[in-house]
Amino acid sequence: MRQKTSLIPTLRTVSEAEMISHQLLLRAGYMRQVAAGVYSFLPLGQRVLQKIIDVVRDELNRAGAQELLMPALNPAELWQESGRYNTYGPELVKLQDRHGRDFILGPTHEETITDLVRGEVNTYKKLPMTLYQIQTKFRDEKRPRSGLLRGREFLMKDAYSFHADRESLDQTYEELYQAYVNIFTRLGLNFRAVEADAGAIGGKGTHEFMVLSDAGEDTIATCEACDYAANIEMAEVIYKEQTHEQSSIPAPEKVDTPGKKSIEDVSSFLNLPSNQFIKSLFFIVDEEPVLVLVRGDHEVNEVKVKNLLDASVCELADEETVRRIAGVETGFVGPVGLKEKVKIIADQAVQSIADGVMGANLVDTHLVHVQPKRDFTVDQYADIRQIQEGDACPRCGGMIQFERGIEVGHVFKLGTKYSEAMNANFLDANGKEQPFIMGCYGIGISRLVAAIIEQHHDENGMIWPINVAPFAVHLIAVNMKKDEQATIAEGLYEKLTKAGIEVLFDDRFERAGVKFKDADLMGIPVRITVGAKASEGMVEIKLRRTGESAELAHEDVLKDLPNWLQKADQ
RNA sequence: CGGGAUGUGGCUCAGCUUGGUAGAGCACCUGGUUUGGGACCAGGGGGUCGCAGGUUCGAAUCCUGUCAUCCCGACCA
Repeated sequence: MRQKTSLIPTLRTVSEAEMISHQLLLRAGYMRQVAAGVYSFLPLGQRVLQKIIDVVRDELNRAGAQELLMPALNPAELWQESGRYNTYGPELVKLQDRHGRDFILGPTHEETITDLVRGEVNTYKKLPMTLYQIQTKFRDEKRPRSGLLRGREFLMKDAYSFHADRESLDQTYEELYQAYVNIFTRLGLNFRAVEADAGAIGGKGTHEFMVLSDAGEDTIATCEACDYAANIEMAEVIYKEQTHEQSSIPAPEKVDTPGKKSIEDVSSFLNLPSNQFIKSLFFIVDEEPVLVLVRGDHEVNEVKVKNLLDASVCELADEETVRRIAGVETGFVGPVGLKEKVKIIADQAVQSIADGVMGANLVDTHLVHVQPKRDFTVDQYADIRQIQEGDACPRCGGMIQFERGIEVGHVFKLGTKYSEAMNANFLDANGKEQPFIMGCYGIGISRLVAAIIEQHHDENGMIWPINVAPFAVHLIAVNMKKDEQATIAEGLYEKLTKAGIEVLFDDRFERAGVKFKDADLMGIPVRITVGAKASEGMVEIKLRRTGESAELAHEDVLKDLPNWLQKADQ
């Protein structure tokens, strides 16, 4: 491609971009914003997208999946059938056609694919079957941010598998898991597959593929010793039973704690360590109030609470609700002496508190010398707290540490959630009707563009891995007005292009500095510069990543290039 | 959805406090010099100052409303 006539609008300055990938994508002329969370991909960006798609498609086809394409515009009825029309929330883009019929723009396509398959597949003989598409999705995010990492319109690969039995699902899940490992490896990413929560899509058994990056929005808990990795929402906490002297604890006693609401305040006011406190928080779980107790130095994990109670909504109660139930403002709430009887659940570590402190349900008052079981009962003890750095690994007991990650892939075992809701059945070998057992598998294609840049850049710009680079070679004629340079450069451009190598040819009448700066920004892995030495027939070849370079005769470029392409990623 | 901020040429921003016919740098066009790390000189084109009302002889500037965008938080396959 000739740069002189290409749309590659590089910029010297950029604002409104806090994330490196976002800034570089704008600066290097790969994309432009159209609206909040909505972008146009310019030629370079589009090429990278296509490179990523090539890899994804190749691995999925290899794994036996079939590509199809479903519409972005879907009738509301399908979503009403699964129930998600109302439960998915305001992120679902809803609209009407001219006749007033309701439609949605698909954020994901379980309903559409299930509808398709129930109509066309009705025997176990066709199973298992895996179908996928690469398509634009819509989610009306409350707050689009971070460029391509959290857009409202984005490109995604979504795959769905249909099975006659669990074993078949497990097998396909494994195969696609492996395909994902291959994909992200080929894309040059440093990533981890982590255990995750199934979220609104539902189902059990799920892994997220996380690209490790400080810019990531997710926190993952990893073990220093073994290869355990889990989303912080899911990471299991191991409970070590602690026994203590029962009899020596005096009866509970009220103490004045005027205006001291936070654990920190009360802890320093009473001069007692925070791990002796019982933190009491009201949550509204599926519209029912639940009192959740954790140790003072721990945090409640809402996902665990939600899963424990098998609920679909779990949120912290507001101030007013707390006052109504407990008769006191937040900060002085506790499980003893509540006005209303509510369900109480506690983290397992609460059992081990021997001589506890907690809110007394009275203004400016706490209770000391409290002992769980003796002084109050809870409905259930379970693991409901957030794991912390330094906690024991649930697999091997090693130390847990935190890392940040960008979620780029997700594999789920859905089971029969959608097939049952939508009455999607097949006939098994006994002629009996059964709901399909399903899996679903997503990859955020456009998000990957940003994730790759987050891991592959330096202070001068992007540095693309060869497999996803928009071009393999950036051919630069330093001065197009010098005939010998222009001639050699034109010759090389033709020769390389004919040889099937993707070349971006900077044939602009720009100064050398401008060309080099732009080239660094764009991050094409191999640069061939035709400059002053062109008069002697010599050109320079240079790797963007390492800066390694050499001079060679222009006739030798085609012969030597494979070596350089080979080395470009190292 | 709560909090904060910003909308002035393609981009980055000044001007607004104290109302008086809109500016700079970059980018763009023409000519010339320059040519291996974001050149220089000269000339030139381009802006309903987000939008709608209002106050005023007069509004980019003051008031009201509205929309958009960004940041923090909550939320999130």
